[in-house]
Amino acid sequence: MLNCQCQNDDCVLCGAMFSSGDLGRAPACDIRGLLSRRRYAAGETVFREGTPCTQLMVLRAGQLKLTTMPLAGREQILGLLVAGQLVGFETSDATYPYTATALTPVEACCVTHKDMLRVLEENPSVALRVIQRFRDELVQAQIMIRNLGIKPAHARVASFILSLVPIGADASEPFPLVLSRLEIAELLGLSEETVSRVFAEFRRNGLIEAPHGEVRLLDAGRVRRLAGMGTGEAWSGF
Amino acid sequence: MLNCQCQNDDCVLCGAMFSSGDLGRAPACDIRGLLSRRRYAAGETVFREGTPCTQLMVLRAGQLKLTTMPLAGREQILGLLVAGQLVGFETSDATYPYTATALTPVEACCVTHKDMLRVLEENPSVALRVIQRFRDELVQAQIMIRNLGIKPAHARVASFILSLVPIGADASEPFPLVLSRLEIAELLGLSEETVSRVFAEFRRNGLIEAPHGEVRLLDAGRVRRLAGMGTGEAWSGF
DNA sequence: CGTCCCGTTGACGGCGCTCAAAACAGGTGG
DNA sequence: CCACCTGTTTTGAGCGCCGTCAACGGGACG
Repeated sequence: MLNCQCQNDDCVLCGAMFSSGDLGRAPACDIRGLLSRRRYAAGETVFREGTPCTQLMVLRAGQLKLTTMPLAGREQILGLLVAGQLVGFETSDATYPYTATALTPVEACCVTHKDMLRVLEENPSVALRVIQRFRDELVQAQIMIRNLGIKPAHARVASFILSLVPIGADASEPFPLVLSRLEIAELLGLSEETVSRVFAEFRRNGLIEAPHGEVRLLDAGRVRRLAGMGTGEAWSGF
Repeated sequence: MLNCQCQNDDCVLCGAMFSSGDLGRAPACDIRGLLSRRRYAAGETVFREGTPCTQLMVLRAGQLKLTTMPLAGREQILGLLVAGQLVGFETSDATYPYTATALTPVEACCVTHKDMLRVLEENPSVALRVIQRFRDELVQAQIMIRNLGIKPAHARVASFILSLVPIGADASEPFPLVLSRLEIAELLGLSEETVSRVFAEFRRNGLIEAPHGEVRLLDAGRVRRLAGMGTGEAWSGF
């Protein structure tokens, strides 16, 4: 993240979200006064489903999970968000359609919807980037629909694991796994035990190693085949 | 749909998509030359998953279904689109991420991505409306994720039926059902037979009537309760 | 050392998928 | 009008996947 032209690295809308630098000096700085900065600890609830919602947030650092509880007792994760993404802007009525929880320590900047609308009206290039963000999130959501709709447990877990490997990274290198079994289950629409069983089976068959908080692909080819298609599709915002 | 200020009802971007009328004369007319009009018969494939994609379409009339085939042999419907919605703009690589098929005779207008980007840059209010469209679609997608992730077959079918009743309509009036059992199954992530069985069960229990291409709610309260929550959530773009 | 939380493993039952066939509707040609 | 064919819907029988319930092990922490 480069400093933006207004020389203020507090300015999310140029520093974090719109870092490409083709944004003019004036529009970027218009926003500065409208922002408020917030921090949340890991595990903290940022906002709750059904709560009134007037602000949108831009994630600066950390990871958020968005969850919902359509049936009493069981949660479903709608998606995971990483730095740079928008939260709380997709609601047209006045309440959040999901609960947001910090997975890691989180830093975010908040703007009211009203101010944001004004900024969007006056800054087409900002609007373009917001559109891009929504496109990306919609594609992620559609991938989740794809997977939840058809794939059996093995394939879901395989897809999920593949979605974790950092782009451009060596596929045989171990990579971190921040989610608990329960959270993976909520993301994949499975039960905690089923996720655990599938992980165990993958380990038994020499597909992966999974020591405490990490995963490592031993046979990427077979995992990919299990996932349903050659290409590893992402499960979420990761 | 009112005529737009440029007096040309061929102009989708003011006539169909941006009909609120607060769009200036000039920006609306900028677009006219960039549009091409297309028609598709019911059942016709508009474009196929994986095909190169350089245009975006605005639905003027009819209904589209978006499908994908993550596993050989089984399709999953990602969503249904009605007049006014955008198709083919959410891909950032050069291929369609899903197949689009006309459910009814369809009329659409096409613009190339390149032209559309230029229009968006120059017309903030157009960009705002596009953002609104994406927000809506994202919310729809999240509702589908919710339902696919957790709800059992009864609840999915109940939610689906509720999503069909036109807003503001008398809940006891019959309403049309254009989708086949198979298509409903693909939308709900179920098998054709299961959908048929649930419909039969609902009929036996006096919840609905379902004569050929129609549905009628006999006990809306119980259907709503079955759907999982008091409020009937939409399953798709309907 | 006790407690709590997370992950793992086993047993069991049920929901929903698969396979198969029959009932039904619609269209076409005789 | 009827026989025929095709595609859709319905219904049945069987079973496999996965969710539920329960018990156990291990690491973190007070």
